[in-house]
Amino acid sequence: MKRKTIKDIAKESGFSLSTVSLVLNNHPRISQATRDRVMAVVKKYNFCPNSAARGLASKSSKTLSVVVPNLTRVFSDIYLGEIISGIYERATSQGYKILLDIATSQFIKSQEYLKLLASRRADGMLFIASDIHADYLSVFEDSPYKFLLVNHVFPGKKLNYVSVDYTASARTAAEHLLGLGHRKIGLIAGTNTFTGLQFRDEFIRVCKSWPAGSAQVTWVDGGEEWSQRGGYAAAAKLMAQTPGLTAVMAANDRMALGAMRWLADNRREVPEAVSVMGVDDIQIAAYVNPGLSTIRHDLYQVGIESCNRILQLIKGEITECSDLLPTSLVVRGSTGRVQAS
Amino acid sequence: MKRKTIKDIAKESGFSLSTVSLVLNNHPRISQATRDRVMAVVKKYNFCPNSAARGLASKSSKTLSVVVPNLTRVFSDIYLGEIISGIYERATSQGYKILLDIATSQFIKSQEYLKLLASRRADGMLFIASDIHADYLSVFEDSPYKFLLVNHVFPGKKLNYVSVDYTASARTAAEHLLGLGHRKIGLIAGTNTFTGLQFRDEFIRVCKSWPAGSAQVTWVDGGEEWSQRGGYAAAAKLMAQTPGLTAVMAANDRMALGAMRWLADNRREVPEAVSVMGVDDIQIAAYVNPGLSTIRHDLYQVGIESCNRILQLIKGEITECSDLLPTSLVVRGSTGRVQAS
DNA sequence: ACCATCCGGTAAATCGCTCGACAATGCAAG
DNA sequence: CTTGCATTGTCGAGCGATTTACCGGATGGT
Repeated sequence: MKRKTIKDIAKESGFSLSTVSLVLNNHPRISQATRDRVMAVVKKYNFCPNSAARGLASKSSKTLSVVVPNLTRVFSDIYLGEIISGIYERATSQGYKILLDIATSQFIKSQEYLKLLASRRADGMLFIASDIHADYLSVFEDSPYKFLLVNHVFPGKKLNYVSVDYTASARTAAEHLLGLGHRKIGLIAGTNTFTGLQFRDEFIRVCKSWPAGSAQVTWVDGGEEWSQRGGYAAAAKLMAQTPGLTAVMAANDRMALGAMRWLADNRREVPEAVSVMGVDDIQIAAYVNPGLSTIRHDLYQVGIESCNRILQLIKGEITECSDLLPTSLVVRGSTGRVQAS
Repeated sequence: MKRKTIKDIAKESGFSLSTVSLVLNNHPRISQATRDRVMAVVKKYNFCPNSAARGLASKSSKTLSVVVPNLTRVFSDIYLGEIISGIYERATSQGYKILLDIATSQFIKSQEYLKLLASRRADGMLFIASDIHADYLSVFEDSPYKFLLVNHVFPGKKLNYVSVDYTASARTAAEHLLGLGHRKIGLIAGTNTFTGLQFRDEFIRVCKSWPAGSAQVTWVDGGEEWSQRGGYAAAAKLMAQTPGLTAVMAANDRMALGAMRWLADNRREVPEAVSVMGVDDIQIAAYVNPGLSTIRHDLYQVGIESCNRILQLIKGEITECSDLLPTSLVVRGSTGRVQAS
């Protein structure tokens, strides 16, 4: 039995091809009576319009490309999970599907990111994978392609983005620690993204220029993957090279958790001896002991908002986008007032 | 500037439309000289054929649908991560793209799983999300649609699958524990999938019929999400209701880790007082202390193999598929010979 | 009774590419 | 000098929808 086409539906329902098409697209032009009679036939055969034909005629694939970083354990990353969930939920509700890609070297080298849009396989691209080396993204400056960086920015390039405000986060975090009296602070930074660099620089700036007395900040790199293991190693390094630290600030919760682990393994009480603070507010942050003070980043919301924006770009409702989403301070047990020594 | 089409390339290169098409598809019909001249023009304009048109004419979308379960933290699941990575790697190397979907109730209710294939948006579907309630999958029995269960089976339904051999795993695990002398074993089972049920039943069967003396098995459900938390609670329940257990077998590593955590929190030495064993061999299993004995499931390989199979189904090289992949025993520190008491 | 408006539906021109059937060309064999 | 057969390239008929311009008839104001 051959697959039914819109033509078969037209014939059987006694209406024209165009009428069926209009019904299928909920065009107001068609009366309810006609609509019902057509839909009856559609139901009867469980007809489903061919998406390639649709895409060809309408010049839109109703598909969004989502590109995630090529981390060894990408999908085990709750950070990405939240964003993708947000994107998925929004995209689906608007009738869009998601084409998944991983930014492997092959993906970059073969310019898949471009071909995906050039071939119209996707109407727009949500890029979660950028780092400071993603220079090839320049092709999207002033291009007709709909492109959006998700939770990243690219200073110096004219690229659309939706991101959490890392600069504001840094400020909030610094102010929290400074307010507790800390003046010797270790920073575990992420340096392979621009947002990570912004965070580091702003954190240091605020510490240096604190009215009640500037603080000394020593920073180390927490590693490419911003992982717990990286945080553990970074904490070790930090404590060794800078005696007298009273607080450790990590650029994300996973590294902060790693740092806390090191402190526990080496018998430094948190927060009595050392305060620890993270960024993101991942679920587990509330469950460790003591609870991890952190800056809440609503990544699900970043996903939602990113999707909203790319959809607006596609529809032409906006032509550019540079959103910074707010963050908030979450105080738990891991940070405390500096002890008089 | 209008987007270039194959026609423009034909005009500029001086060849016919069909020739360009054949070149683009690497058809042997075309000589190298012609090929080169056409490709020069293609390169010049960075031309990329419209995929909708291509799909319409060729009746193939070169796209695979991957459906993942609707867990609260789907993407934080390393289990899925491995499988998806395997699928992605294979699919990409064969020129296929991946369309991601989550098996939400909305997805099920609206029959998206069917529409995806009926509309030819995807050439085939890899379903990682099935549980014992996925009765709606019956539509794929004897249907023309290319459908494959990934790491699941559906006894009683004629559905293609590629899965690890859970029955063999259960046997191997049981034999390991029985061989160490355990005769009172607690089992933390997963009961919302058929593979989970198979594992439980085979494990119990082997224990009961062990030649050297049958063992007593008490089992509890580890919860819908097979999580660490579920394992923790299950261990508590198990130890409370069955005194004298010398071993705890969990249907996956995450639950085993949860059980180990409970045992540590309650001062039972592993493996001296209680042996613990898991299934999967997730990365962290090697890093906990003591290392977790487990049955190795190569999920990345499951992804690779699943993708190979669905591609063969699509090409018509095979018409059905029921692969069971081998597993292997990994002995670490968490299991030991039962102590004389 | 007349013309302007609406309303609901239709005809037909695309959309950009694939692929099977056919044509042209060259060359060895009869 | 035909004929036969590769070898290469071209024609053109779809593929299955969308969408714009058009059309016939009912409505309604004067």
